[in-house]
Amino acid sequence: MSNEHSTQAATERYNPAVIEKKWQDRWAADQLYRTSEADKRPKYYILDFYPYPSGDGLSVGHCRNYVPTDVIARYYRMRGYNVLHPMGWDAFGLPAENAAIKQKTNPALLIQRFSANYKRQMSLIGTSYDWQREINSSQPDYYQWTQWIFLRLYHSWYDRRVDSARPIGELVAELARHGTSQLQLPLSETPISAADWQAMSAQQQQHVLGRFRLAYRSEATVNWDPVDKTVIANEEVQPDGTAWRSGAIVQRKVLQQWFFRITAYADRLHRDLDTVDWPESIIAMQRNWIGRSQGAEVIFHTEQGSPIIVFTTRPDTLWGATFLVLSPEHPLVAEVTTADQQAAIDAYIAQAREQSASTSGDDTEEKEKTGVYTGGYAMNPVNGARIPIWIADYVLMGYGTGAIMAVPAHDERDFAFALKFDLPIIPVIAHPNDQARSVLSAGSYTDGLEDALQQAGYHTLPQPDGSLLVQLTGAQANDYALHVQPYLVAGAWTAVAGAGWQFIFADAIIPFDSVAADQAIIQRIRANDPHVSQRTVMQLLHSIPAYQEVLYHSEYGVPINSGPISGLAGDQALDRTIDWLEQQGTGQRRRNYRMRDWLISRQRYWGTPIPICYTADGLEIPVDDASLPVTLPDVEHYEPTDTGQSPLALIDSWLHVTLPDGRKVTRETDTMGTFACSSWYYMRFTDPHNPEELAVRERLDYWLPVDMYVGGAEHAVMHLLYSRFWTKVLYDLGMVSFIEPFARLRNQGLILAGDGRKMSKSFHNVITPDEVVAEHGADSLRGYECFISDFELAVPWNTQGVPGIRRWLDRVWRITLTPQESPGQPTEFTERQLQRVIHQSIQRVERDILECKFNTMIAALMEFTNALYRARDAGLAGSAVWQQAIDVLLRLMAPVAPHIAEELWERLGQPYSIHLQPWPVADTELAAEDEVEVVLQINGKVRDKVLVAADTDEQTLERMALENERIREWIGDKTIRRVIVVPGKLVNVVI
RNA sequence: GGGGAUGUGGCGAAAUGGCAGACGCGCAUGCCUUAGGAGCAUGUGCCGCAAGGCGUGUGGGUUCAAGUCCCACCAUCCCCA
Repeated sequence: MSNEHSTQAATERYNPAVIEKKWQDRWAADQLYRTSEADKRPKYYILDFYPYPSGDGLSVGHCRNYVPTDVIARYYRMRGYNVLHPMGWDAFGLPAENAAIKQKTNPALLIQRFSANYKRQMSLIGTSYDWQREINSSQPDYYQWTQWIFLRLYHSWYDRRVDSARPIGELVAELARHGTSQLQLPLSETPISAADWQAMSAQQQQHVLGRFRLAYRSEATVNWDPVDKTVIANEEVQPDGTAWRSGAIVQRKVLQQWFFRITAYADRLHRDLDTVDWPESIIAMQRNWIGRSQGAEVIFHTEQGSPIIVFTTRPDTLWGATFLVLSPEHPLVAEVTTADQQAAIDAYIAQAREQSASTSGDDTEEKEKTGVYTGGYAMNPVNGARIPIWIADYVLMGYGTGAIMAVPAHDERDFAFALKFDLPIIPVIAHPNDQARSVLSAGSYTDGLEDALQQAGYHTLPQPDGSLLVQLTGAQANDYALHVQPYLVAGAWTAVAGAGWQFIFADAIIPFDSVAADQAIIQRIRANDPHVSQRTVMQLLHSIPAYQEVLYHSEYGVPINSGPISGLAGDQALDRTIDWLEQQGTGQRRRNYRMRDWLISRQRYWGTPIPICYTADGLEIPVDDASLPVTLPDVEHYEPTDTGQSPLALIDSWLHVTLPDGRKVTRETDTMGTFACSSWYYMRFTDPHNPEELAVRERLDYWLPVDMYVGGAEHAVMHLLYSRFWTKVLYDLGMVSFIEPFARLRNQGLILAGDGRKMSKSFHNVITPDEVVAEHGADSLRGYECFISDFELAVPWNTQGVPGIRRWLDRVWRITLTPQESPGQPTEFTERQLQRVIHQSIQRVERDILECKFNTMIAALMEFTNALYRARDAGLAGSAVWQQAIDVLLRLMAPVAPHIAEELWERLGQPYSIHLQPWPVADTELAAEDEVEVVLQINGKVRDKVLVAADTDEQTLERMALENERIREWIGDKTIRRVIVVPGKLVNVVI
């Protein structure tokens, strides 16, 4: 080329394909990113959610996770930290197994192939993982420890008295001496005496221990996925009743299943969220999922004398409990059912059983309430009232205690149920706003009432049907009644509803405050008017539209009609009632949780085998630690069976085992769901190939907890909750010394395709890193992944964006190697200014990395580059400050654009490698501005700007503003009311 | 129904209560070049010739000053029922 200069090398164009390959090979050969073991440096553990490797490979969307974490890892290395930044594979599970069945290939081989491709792509984009620490959750040297942790759970129970897991042997010893008497069991759990325990068979004892173990087997109605032919967890069932993975309509089946007792940790899982730096939305979702509610267990007794335990979050409403509802499966149903109700009850139970077996997905909200009266009664412990006992399928046996007290005046479902079945509804909590209504139907009063009420200050609203609606407060109810009564015609009535509840007749005023009053009022009205068919006061009021919206509320408030607690402040009422119940021995304080235990069994081949065997007479025999791992047999077929059994059940040679003592046992054939594998993998990275133990304690103590954990928000509940649970168990058992695994968590936003849809093979809109790297290089891809948007926001990929980053890198290349070429127009730019840009850039880039503001980090680097061009045009190229500026720019760029930074670093003659250089340190004084532009405002609107020394004081600024010509024009002859001065920012003159 | 997130130019977006639109994309004009998917320069929220006015989903409020704080609402998305 004619215009090529003699310095051939210097004018060479930026060619990412050549330099990226070159440096990646060199770094790999030098093991530049190999993490050393614990040393004296401070550590930083930065972890990505480990991926399930799919056959489709990575898209640019996945890179939104891996690039920013790589930037952070590289930044902390330059800061002198010992950085752990590993990668591994979530390799068990249905997708691999289904692909294996389809392709008739061993899933292990598929995972090997897919993960090799992931690794290739990750290397292609320049990530700095320490591949020496790669792990694969489907290999025996990994899942041996998954099984080992399972056994720790199996051998442990949760002791509420000390809020910790303990060895199950200690519980056995206690049961033999004291039974459950000292365990502080909830009232609803059946107690066992020491004598009971000692008299039990081994099978019965096993059953009792199953109520306490952290890993236990239990018969359960489970969600059966008919496509994947396996049980799935509640969390994996979507609201519409379809399966999370397969999309099939989930069926119910009753099977023996393994569970982890995560509910024992509900309170700690809830409480310890206070100690982590996580997105608020994730914390909210976890709290929501755990669903902690405070309340009490209350004992009602049947007329036969048996206790019915209910859990309620609103013991302050006990005086309004006008009936009980039992689940159809509740054990006391038989006892309380009277002979004449027996047939109806039997029919209802049969129907309910049939429904729950066939129902797919619960749309309980949508369904009409059904229920049947048992004929029996219970005593309300607070007031001795005799209240009817019903059964209904909206009360579930598996949730809470299988029985509820119904407070129809303050619970929506109970209200609907009571209206439908003629049950009394008595308000017991005053409405917080005290708003009441009264309706006078046409013809029920004589002329002059409306005027009289208006004169007395009441707000009256004539209704289209000729009736009169009066709005008042509960406090006015008595006064109102006295005004109305003289105008009522004989036999007519009106009510005050919503607050100040009462009924007004021409010859009586009856407060609506009890079941007795309810009956007295309705009978009186029915006696006067044979057309009234309603059986309760609330039904009657509900039939009048103007009353409907004030009849029911579920707010906290001051109790009314509630004996000793009437009139107390709402929050006191709750505590006082529970105290009272505890004194009377008719209840106790308790927390309840919506979260269920974690169902772990999967009837599939491709998972961690559950290390349990069974004797012929049904005893569980846990596998010895020394016999781990229980490995998956090599098989030809892994298709699931149609019977609900794992395919492992068909492999006789694997299934049958002879114990050292000669007993013949069979293996558990279910495998664990993959959330077990992912609940502890972050620990294994600290010591990934240790054959002797999960990890050496010193390494766990040095590296953990994870300092920064990054992945998609779709794992907000399950994975994170399960990991936290396992961490707490291992903490209780003294194996780790931290209570939360992930100190800081961030979710990267989703990258959508250019068409705004999800990137998906089926939409043919996937963009791969391979194609972007081939066209523009890895550094451009990395830069755009950072620059595309705020890290946590979802955003569509814009194919125009990468060339923009490419242009920036080109500009860096040219200004570094050939600053003398093709200068622009000369400008003013001093060495001092350049120095300031250097130090401000260090501050900005560093702050942005720490706050995960990767988009503005790139903007800062671009501005730094643009400043260099101005400095060049001002003749600064080659000066000492210039050299320093280039040096700092390359260091600041090294985390995001490691290849070009390394190449330019080498071409400048600097020692290998830039990634081993220290991060530059900002000098606050050099970063400080000495002149600032101060804005002059009139009434908050900018009217002029002046350049002043940065430290100009308030008085001077005010004087300058008031002397400013344009400001004086704006002031004119108006009076200055106030002058606000913010030094370094503005002067606002208020006129 | 409950909980959460998000609403700012043509687009992605910046912005401790203190100049709204940094940085980039796109676009426009010009320069350079045999050439351009290269580079350089200038411009680019809206109305207006200008002075100036208007402008961060909508409506209120607090404040000398609001994208930012408070209240109510609307829209979109996510989670839970």
